[in-house]
Amino acid sequence: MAEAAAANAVAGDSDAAAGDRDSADEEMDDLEAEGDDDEDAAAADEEAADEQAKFKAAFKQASADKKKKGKKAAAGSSAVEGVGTGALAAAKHAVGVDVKELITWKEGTPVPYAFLAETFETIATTSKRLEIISTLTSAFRAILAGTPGDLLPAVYLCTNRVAAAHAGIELGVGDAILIKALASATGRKESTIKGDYESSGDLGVVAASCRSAQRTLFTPAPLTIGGVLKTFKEIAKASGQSSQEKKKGLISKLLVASKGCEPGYIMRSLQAKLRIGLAEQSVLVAIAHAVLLHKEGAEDKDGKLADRLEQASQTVKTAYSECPSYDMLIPALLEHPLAELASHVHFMPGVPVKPMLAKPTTGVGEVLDKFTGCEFTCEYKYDGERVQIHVLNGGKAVHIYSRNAEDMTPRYPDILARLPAWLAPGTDSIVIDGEAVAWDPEKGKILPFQVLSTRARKEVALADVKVQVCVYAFDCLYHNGASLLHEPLTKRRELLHASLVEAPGQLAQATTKISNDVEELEALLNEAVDASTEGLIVKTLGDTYEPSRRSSHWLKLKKDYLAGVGDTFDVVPIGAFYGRGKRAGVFGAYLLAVYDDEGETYQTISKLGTGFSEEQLTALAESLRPAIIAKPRSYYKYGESGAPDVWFEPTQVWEVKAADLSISPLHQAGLGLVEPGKAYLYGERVPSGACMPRCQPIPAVASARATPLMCCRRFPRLVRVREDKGPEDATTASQVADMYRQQAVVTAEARSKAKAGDDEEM
DNA sequence: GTTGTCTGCCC
DNA sequence: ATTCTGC
DNA sequence: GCAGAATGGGCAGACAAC
Repeated sequence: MAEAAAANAVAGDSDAAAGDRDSADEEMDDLEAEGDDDEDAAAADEEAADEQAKFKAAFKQASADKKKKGKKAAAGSSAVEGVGTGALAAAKHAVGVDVKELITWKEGTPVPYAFLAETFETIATTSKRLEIISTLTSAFRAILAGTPGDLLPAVYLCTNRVAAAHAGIELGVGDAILIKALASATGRKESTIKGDYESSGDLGVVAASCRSAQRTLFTPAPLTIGGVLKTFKEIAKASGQSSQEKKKGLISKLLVASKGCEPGYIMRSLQAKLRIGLAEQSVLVAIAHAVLLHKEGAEDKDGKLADRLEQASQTVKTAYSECPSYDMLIPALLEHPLAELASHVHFMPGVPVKPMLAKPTTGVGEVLDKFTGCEFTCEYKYDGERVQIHVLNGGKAVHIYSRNAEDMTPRYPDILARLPAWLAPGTDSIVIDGEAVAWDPEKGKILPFQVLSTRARKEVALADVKVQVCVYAFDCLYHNGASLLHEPLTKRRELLHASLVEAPGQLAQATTKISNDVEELEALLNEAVDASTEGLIVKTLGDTYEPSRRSSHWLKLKKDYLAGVGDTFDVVPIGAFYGRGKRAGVFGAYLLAVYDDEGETYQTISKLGTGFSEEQLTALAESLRPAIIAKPRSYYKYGESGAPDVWFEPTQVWEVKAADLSISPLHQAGLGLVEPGKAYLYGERVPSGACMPRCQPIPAVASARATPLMCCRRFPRLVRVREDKGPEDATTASQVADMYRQQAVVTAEARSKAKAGDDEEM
């Protein structure tokens, strides 16, 4: 019944929804109550048990709940499919809905949070995107008709944000605080909650069951959308001493005031994972549809409503990717006609555009296939940090944004200082897309990503910059007052080259070559790798910049993508971590080890959480469960803080692919196999344990580490299970050490520096 | 002060 | 980052 | 092909605990 109420809340039966809410609470009383020490096990009410099953099923084990889901979906779904009619199908329900009937609150008053939570609950019952969008569209329309001022906070709650990415406002809330807050809100032990989290894989489910099992002494005032967002903002604002306590208190207060399905979504919102198949792109479409239908009514008078809906969602998506700020988007939509949106919300220096992304490819052949008949160009893919540099007033005002639109300006005082000198005469304003790469000024060489990552993140004085960077520019999005997003790459690149003056070791144009020959491309890929880059980005020359799209106009070609090429290791799973969300009930990740034949130990090398199909995930969990042991074997070498939830006997061997090896503070592969002095790229361990400077500047990679060399790997993923190998046939520690020594970039650096280090030590 | 844990954000 | 999956 | 949801290593910074 709870579910029916939730579904009806949006489907139009608002009275039923409101009326049933209390009884729904009661029915959910024994959700997961079994085994809880602080509650009597209520008599099993069959209906409630069914509800529980459905509720859990909606978030768990897709295979197990398919039947139920099918039934639920069938109850209220349009069966309309097909690409061309997508927009209309998505809005079909929304179109047929009498919005007035959805408004469960007094018009003009704050929208109850329950309205949004129930909308989420409805969305959670389906995986059909069109249905998700239509449900959300109806909810937004109701808000627009009832209390339009609440659309903005509702959108924030749907996208798990409190402010635009570039505003630098973070919640500062993670699982640990949430568990504490839930404990304090419900009077349960943290350990109980942790246990429930491990078994259900969802803090939202844990919160919902705790709260509904709780006898409430008085009825708190209902939460509102605006109120919840306001509290989220307060949580974000809290800083300084006892700020954690304050955050905990605020979350706890929200939980205490929440009922029904609210606590679950409060928890998930704070985790920034709604996990109902709804995220930014769908929210944008729903916004567009809701605004259109709100403004011009929901009747398809001319038979062209579908076109207009589709166009509206394109308009809104474009506006948002050019200017990713709901604070700007939503008011503009409310105040101006849709047709004028682009003139109010568009790319402008000072606000980061969503960067264009590249699509992975599996080889040169695929690249040539995709680009037959197009002119294209290859660029080195530098291994650093994406930077979008906004320059105004000839360099007097500069902002630097990350790939995810975070404001990184304080991190790069060196770029700010140097920038005016990079501007060619006549360049007043420009937006540069590029990669900031760690740079060794002595040797004039690129340094690995791990070095870059040691740079300070907060405001740093120019003189305190420890790691030099070189910016490799590869695109130009804005030039002297004009957006170039809609210009072809050829033109953007011409302007880029014309507007910047290279400065050795500080600013360079990305290396670019044009070729359409298989062998030449392969040679280029090798050159790129030899030049300390990750590979190539291949781009069509005639296409425009497509913010936020991983379009096939840019393809990335990395050595480790290539089938049969790149480093694969044969490793042994010696432990595992309980899965969360859709991986609840199986292991979500595994702890992997290599075999040290000298010491007859297993040394951890990395975790692994991707590359398996759902089927495989289930099968692996089944096959490894019998191998579970109570304690790690004495011959397992692992980092204490990386201990898994369960340990295994060494039984299987998996082939795992990864990008490269790095020095790890945690993992143990190759422990002691590379001499201490050679273990560090940029520092030298001395007997006292301090990390001595070797050259200036010195990023103290691994400075605080107790052990010489421990390797781990970037981007590990499963290739296959090796049925043909036993654990002792796994890759050995010494092989790992060899591979570490041979890594192109690192080797050169490590060898020369280590040699120098040896000399000095003597 | 130092150390350890948590979080966010790079990849 | 990589990968898988439903639509 | 898109959008969403699983998951990786590892760094600095902010706090809390010692």
